[in-house]
Amino acid sequence: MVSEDSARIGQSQTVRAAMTLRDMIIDGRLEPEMRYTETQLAELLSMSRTPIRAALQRLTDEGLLTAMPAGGYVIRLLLPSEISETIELRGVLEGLCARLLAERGCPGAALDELVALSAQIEALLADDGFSRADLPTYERLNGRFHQKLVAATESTLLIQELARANNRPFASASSLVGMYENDRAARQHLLIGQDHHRTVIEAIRSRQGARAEAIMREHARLSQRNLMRAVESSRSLELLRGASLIRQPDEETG
Amino acid sequence: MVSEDSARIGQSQTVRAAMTLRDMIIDGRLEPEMRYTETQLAELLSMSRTPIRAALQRLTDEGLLTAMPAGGYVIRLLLPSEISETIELRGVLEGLCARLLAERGCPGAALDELVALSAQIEALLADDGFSRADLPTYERLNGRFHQKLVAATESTLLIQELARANNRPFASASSLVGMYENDRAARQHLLIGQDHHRTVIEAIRSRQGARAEAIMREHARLSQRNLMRAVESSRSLELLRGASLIRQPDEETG
DNA sequence: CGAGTTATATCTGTATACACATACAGGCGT
DNA sequence: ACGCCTGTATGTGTATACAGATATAACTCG
Repeated sequence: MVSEDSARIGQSQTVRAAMTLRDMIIDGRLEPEMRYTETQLAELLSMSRTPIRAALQRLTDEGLLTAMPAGGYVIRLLLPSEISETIELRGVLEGLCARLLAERGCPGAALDELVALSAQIEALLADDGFSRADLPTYERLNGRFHQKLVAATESTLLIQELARANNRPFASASSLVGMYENDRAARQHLLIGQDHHRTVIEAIRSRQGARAEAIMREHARLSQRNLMRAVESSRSLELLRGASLIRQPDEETG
Repeated sequence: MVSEDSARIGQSQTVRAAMTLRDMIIDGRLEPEMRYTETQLAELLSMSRTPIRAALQRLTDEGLLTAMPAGGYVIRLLLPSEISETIELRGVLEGLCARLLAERGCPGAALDELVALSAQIEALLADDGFSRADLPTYERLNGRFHQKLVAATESTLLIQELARANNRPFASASSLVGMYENDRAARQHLLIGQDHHRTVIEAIRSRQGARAEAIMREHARLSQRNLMRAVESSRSLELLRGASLIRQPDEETG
């Protein structure tokens, strides 16, 4: 049951446990509705309970697990409405970042980097040969854009809170890329997102705080729409990492 | 909701450690700028490193401590600007709650409770005999109002995130009560806050999402103003719990 | 006298041991 | 037959032991 540990070497057991368990949960390799004890998981990952315990605490914090009162943990299934809220939360936080940057002024160097990333994304999408094969590149650039936007605030608080929010399943901007049914739909969607990137830079530069905030919120809602569409179509759902964590509202649960 | 030492008995060592350390840090019984090791703190609290370790992890999460790369923890001093951001974050999150309640509709029972709490606060402030002696009562009612507003969303995510945000020093609505220089100033301030309570209920009831959100944000900024005034007056600062955690911007730190 | 090196004292990360709480099952009494 | 009680097994919370890493300080050599 040892997974691709390649990216996990050199880290502490605790970090490795958290990463491995998170992946196992999101990939559906651990069953929802089932109760897992520290002891079980320690044996499963071949390490002692100490790092497992720390990892479980962390994953509970991230909302992936629920601690049972009698002991043990259960994988938390999310209603589509809960996922919406998660993405809404990210939008609100990124909106706060954008507004603060506009109101306080954004350091020139950071703004330049945002412009550069935006230009790279634009170039990628402008290419007529754009296809789903380019999605990983897009995902990387998009992720860096979002990260840079937050980092530009130079606020430890916001950087920390957004990192936490992004760890939640389906929250991060990158987690929803890759589930487009065809190249044209993908490009069309991403072009709209890129317009948000361009306009939020413009808003920040012009000190339009409310506008910058509104744009980042709407940007998150683009992800939201995208995801909700996927939830309703089992075909797209198969492409979505973490789909096993979604609980359909009508599903009866004990 | 017992917040005295009495709440500390019967709990696990881990919880006790977290509570005790948090209090010691906020009350200035542990020196900022000084490096504390797990071992030291374990001996200080007469328990083993295991629960201390978990507590330190938690307090680091709350932004009270910084983990040193070489090991050990240092109490994090906050610039006034960082405290502002903390309160702004709370305002943004509570604003999100209020907006969602307005947009989705707020359960009638919850709305009734908010109205009841608001009325109680109103009655307290309307009394001509109002004085600083009534502040603890106000603090209790105010805290319950805010908590109820969040709980009314029935969103695990928002409840969890706001609980975390409120744990940060100076963030919670209650942490800033009690530092008024005289009865009249206190009452005047609290009356404005109470107007926010009244109007946000009105906005939620009328499904005015943007208004509800704006009111809660402005409500948080009332705390912000209050705090900033205190930071500039050493007299009020003495009344502020956690004042030792504030770092003056001009202060040189080695 | 200064810089590099080594020895030492800590400290963290992890494993393990143990006690107490809790759930479950089987037996006993009614 | 059903319900209660008790014994057992399992799990968590905590303490402790231990190994590897790291800073510090002293010492040696140039």
